[in-house]
Amino acid sequence: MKKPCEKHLYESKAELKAAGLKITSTRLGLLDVLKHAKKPLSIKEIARGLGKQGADLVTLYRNVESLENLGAVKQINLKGRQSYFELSRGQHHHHLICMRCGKIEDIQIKEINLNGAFLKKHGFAKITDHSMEFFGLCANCGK
Amino acid sequence: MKKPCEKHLYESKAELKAAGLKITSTRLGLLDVLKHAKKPLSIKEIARGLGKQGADLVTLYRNVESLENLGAVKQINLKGRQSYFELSRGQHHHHLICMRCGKIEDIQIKEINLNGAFLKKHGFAKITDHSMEFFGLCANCGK
DNA sequence: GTTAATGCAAATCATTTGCACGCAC
DNA sequence: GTGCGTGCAAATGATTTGCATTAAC
Repeated sequence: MKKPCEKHLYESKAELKAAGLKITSTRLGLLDVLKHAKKPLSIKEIARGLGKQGADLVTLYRNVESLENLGAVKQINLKGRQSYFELSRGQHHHHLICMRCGKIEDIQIKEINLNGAFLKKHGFAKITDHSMEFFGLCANCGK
Repeated sequence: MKKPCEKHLYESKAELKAAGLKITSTRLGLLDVLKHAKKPLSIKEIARGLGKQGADLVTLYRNVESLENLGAVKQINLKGRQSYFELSRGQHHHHLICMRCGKIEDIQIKEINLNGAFLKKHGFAKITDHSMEFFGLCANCGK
């Protein structure tokens, strides 16, 4: 059994209480699974990560939603139909996804600056979010 | 009734024949709808765009798939569950999406250069595609 | 005790598949 | 005539909703 990350759990409890969310084992478990993930996870992967603790997929959907509203979790749309989730702690980053094996790498990219004049030209007031993902072949699949 | 774009239809027929695809009215209509679209369209929007000509959604799904393999159409994953499609003619571009009204603007962005050393560091061999979308509020919704 | 969280069943939505028929070539 | 294209029904997969029960505070 993997050891829970105390620091993260503590932070989360504070965050959760502040937001009026209750501390449940499913919620803590979900946060812990994401905390230890090396890449964004689908709902099913999160469920698998919970192991014997288990949880209904519906409950996980509702949890990622409330945690996303709280700003603790970020939803990502890669190619394909399903969504992936990751903790929004840490630095902003993007992803490198292997189209063959599904490997996902986090990468840092200097922010692209869309200045006011640029936005105005396109009839937009402000940018609140963006996605930027790169699809290709990882070293292994590219051989 | 909007007039078909002869130039595009002509190019398409040549492309289609070259690829061994047959010239059907649904296929030509689909291309014409995308040709006149000011933003990427969902399958239902394409169907609506066909007007009285009409077509089964299944047929449209199969058509955008074969046209994507041909390289004539590009599939885009924005936020949300459904996919959007646009002609891949013209310059490579990205999108500005209003989170309130759904307005979509095409924008050009200087390519981000992920060089060989950068990819190697992350264990990737090559990039074959990427997505980069910006979400925010358009001038109207941002008031 | 009040309110949010959970599980289960069922609904919804986008997309895909199977199959028989029809049209393009 | 052959094979791709089409429509309709049905399957699939992800996500959402309704509702009664349970747990957190």
